[in-house]
Amino acid sequence: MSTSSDIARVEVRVDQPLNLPLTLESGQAFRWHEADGVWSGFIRGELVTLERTDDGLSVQCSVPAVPGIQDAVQRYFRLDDDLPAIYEELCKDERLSEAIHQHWGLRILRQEPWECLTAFICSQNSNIPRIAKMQESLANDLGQTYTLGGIQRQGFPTPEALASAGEETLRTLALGYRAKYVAKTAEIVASGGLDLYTLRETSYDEAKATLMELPGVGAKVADCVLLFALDKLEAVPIDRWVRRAFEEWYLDGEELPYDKLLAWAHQTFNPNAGYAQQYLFFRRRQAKDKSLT
DNA sequence: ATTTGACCTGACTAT
DNA sequence: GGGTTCAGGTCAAAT
Repeated sequence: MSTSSDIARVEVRVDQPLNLPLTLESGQAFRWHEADGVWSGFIRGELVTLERTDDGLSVQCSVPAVPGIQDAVQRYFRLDDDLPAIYEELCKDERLSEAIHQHWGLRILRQEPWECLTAFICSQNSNIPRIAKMQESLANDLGQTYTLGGIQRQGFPTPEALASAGEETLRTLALGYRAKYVAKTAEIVASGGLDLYTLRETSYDEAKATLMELPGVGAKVADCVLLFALDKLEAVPIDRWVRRAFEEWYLDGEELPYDKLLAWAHQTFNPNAGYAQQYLFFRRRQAKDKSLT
């Protein structure tokens, strides 16, 4: 039973644009819960709550986690990215200017690689509510319990936990055919066959090739993990929406394979291609019912 | 080298 | 309730 003395509150100053609900529900991360303006979720494996304040974020966490929590929050929201400068550069493009003004304060997150990898293996042929449901099922059945004040949540399961659960168990958690991919990838990571954190230090191309050796990881899933967890802002996950945005808005309807689109995006938007992708994704998605061109 | 179809299941939207 | 559905793809087999 935890008491209030187990909890610390830390203020994190935010001088950058940050739309908290938009960022946490943007389909990068799938395990943030909101109640009365308080968000609960995990940062660096610790259960925390977040609230937006006038000049930043008010963070609650358990006392043993306090050292470094400020730094962890800043890193999670990539507050070291100078978003106004990125906006200024990207706003030279008319579509991006629209997208940015509509979704001001949407940030790219720096997530934990293992959870992010699992989430996007599960994302294929699925939709955001369902991905969230799968992630929650995995945590509820196979994760460790954390409490913070009156909040109780399960942490995301380790590679070891998912590997020992096995494909059949994962199928009972409604992962469908993705169960095999998650189980096999978990085995590889748990057995030390791949250290995801070292991929932060390697080049985009090398890290991507390594990820794509994993079962269930193709170019798109790899780019998601590279962008949302592995510090590769040149990664451009090209899903249905981003593909439509590129082809309809920039390429006169021409259809191109993934790698051609990626090369075009790099040429057009680097060094901020990842941010460009994130804003165009939202802009195109929003336009789906309005027949905007 | 490119194209095609199977794949699990829940959400969604229009009959 | 169902469905020539659709959903932030991947893989292996067949051109």
